[in-house]
Amino acid sequence: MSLSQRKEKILAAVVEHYIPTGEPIGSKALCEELGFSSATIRNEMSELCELGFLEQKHTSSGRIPSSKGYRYYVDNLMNTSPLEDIECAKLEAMLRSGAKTPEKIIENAGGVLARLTNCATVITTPADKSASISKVELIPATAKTAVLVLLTSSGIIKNCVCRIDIDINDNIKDTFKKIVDKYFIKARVAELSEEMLEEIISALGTEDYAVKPLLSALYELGREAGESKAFVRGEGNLISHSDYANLSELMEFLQQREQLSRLVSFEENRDNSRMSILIGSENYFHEMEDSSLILSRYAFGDNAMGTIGVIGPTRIDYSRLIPDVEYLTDMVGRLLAENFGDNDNN
Amino acid sequence: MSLSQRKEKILAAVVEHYIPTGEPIGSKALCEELGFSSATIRNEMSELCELGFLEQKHTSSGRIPSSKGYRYYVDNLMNTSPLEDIECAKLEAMLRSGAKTPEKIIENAGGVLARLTNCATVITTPADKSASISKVELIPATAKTAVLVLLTSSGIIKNCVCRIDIDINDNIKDTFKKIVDKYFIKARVAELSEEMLEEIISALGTEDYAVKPLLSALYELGREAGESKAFVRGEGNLISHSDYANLSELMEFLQQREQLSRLVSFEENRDNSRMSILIGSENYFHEMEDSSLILSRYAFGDNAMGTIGVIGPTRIDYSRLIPDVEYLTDMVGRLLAENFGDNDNN
DNA sequence: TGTTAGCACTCTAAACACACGAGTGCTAAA
DNA sequence: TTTAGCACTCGTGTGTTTAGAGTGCTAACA
Repeated sequence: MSLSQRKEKILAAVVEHYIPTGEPIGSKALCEELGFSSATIRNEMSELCELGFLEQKHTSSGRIPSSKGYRYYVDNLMNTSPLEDIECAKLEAMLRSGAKTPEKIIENAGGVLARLTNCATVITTPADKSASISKVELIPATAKTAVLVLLTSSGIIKNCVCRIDIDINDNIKDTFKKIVDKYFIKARVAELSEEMLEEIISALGTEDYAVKPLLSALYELGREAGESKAFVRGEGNLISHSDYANLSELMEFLQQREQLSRLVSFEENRDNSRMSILIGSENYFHEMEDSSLILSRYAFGDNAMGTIGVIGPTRIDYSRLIPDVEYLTDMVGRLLAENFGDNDNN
Repeated sequence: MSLSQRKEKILAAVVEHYIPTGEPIGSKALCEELGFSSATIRNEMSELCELGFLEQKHTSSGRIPSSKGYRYYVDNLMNTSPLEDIECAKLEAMLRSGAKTPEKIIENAGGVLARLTNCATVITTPADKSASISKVELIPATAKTAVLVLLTSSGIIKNCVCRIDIDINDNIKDTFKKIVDKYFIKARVAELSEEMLEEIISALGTEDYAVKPLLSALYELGREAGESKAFVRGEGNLISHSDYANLSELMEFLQQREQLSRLVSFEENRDNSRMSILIGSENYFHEMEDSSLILSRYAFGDNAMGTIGVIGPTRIDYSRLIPDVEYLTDMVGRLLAENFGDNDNN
């Protein structure tokens, strides 16, 4: 649906007034801004209300944008400007600082974005179903404990500490290595199964039985490596936004990560463009109906991707946040490629 | 300072009424509960006010406990009961699930405690200044990238991914191993210095120069291993507590972790008992003056320790939360010892 | 036919007065 | 030393009023 130019101007003006101030705006104020008489604007606004682009809290209040109104604004009317160079440099520094592991870079990015936007953020680690185990290393730590390190073809690293019942001798190491080479190396993480593990374990001889905890741990690591994990950061930021009627409901929603994960991965699959924006009632859960979600995908290796996004009230500054999120995911993708990319010829 | 028995009874009754309800209580209600006449109670309460144990919001309101009042209650009047067995089992399961790395167990515990108490939690990873580097492993991942794993004597594991400019050949590995053995193995993490790193690097021959990124990364890992890190979880829980006048100030305080870290590590050093409780104005920062902090230490290895704690409004159920925190730190300590302890003869 | 001025109407928010009740401090009696 | 009684304080809740912002509708105008 397309609106007349005048309606578009009015809608844009309403949105751009409401976003920074949080106050409804009436015909009189718009009249000064746009040059049409207040009566004309009243007529137009009344129609915009009927069409569902604007709302009013009560008969004699000014108008505010509806979810549909924001949507039209974001799709057709909004001007975004790229980030300032200084900003970019600052962000890049924050992203580079400290993190030296793909997961940590990603997690850290969530915190950075939360600070930048003063909103909550959601970050999912990449799930690469086609990834396979490329390397497994056993590093003895004390006599009976060892660190297990697993690398996947897509560049994910997982480690854990594992204790076994007897001293880790060469025999144990050998047995473990043989089993790893035979069953785990090159195996797709998505295809690791409980049954396979059981089978391997049940085939162990009595003197080899001590490696069982190592195999269980390795299996767990493989599973983890194939799963996407969602983090939420900066929930606390939301309290500074006065828009939320009952924030605690939203908080609870954010706390139990599963539904949010589903929402994010559903969007990943639904829309294969880089960004997706869900405004107010467009979110699939009623807990999110007063919120907007700006999601953006980053690439990880050749096949995997993850999502970074912002959660805030519907009344957020889309024109600022969208480039913010975009830049950040971009930067994360670049950092990942630069540090951990397969491509060795740069 | 010690109070008369009757004053103690009154103080306890005020606290125990205020904590669950959040409502001030007057002489009349207490009269019914305690059996003394309302006038007697009024006199006593008036004195308790003068002594600083009680407060009133305005002349004709009931009394509420002051920080000092809570303190007296916690120290002298409170009854705590240990956790139910079912609760314990549930918590243990939650703590055991997933985490297979010291850091992850600790971090996870913060989340578990946040859910359990419906408060924010703070967790610090152990800082063991006396820890030394016990093992360094270089695991090639792709031709030019490798995973670096570092273990310390106290059981901390750190890893990162590192890219160098040339292919990781045997020469590189050798050079790296020699330098590691000579300068890093057995070195105390607290004594790693920028100068030492510079020195090692400047002594590199041209053909060995490619290991520089590996050494820098290793240095970073060592530094990290010696530093305590603070996490905050469950900030969002705080909004469900109606006590806070301006929560955003507190949220901001919790977001910038440094001050909170300082507070926690200061307490670690000030008081060598297992728990410390800071109530309202006893906290050193004005952002925390409406909050209480219940901290408890867990042991990590022989020399290191970390802290787990709860942050909530002063009006929290001390008699429940104190055993909660205590049990949780206990459990974390036990889990760490069980899985990663040096002690191999159990 | 589209635009505008004017007017009556609606609704909210703020200001005010008022009564109620919870709670106090003080005094005097038990 | 404790208690009963009483006058006083103060916050909360309620009802009323008023000002103002904004609307919809109608009629006039270009």
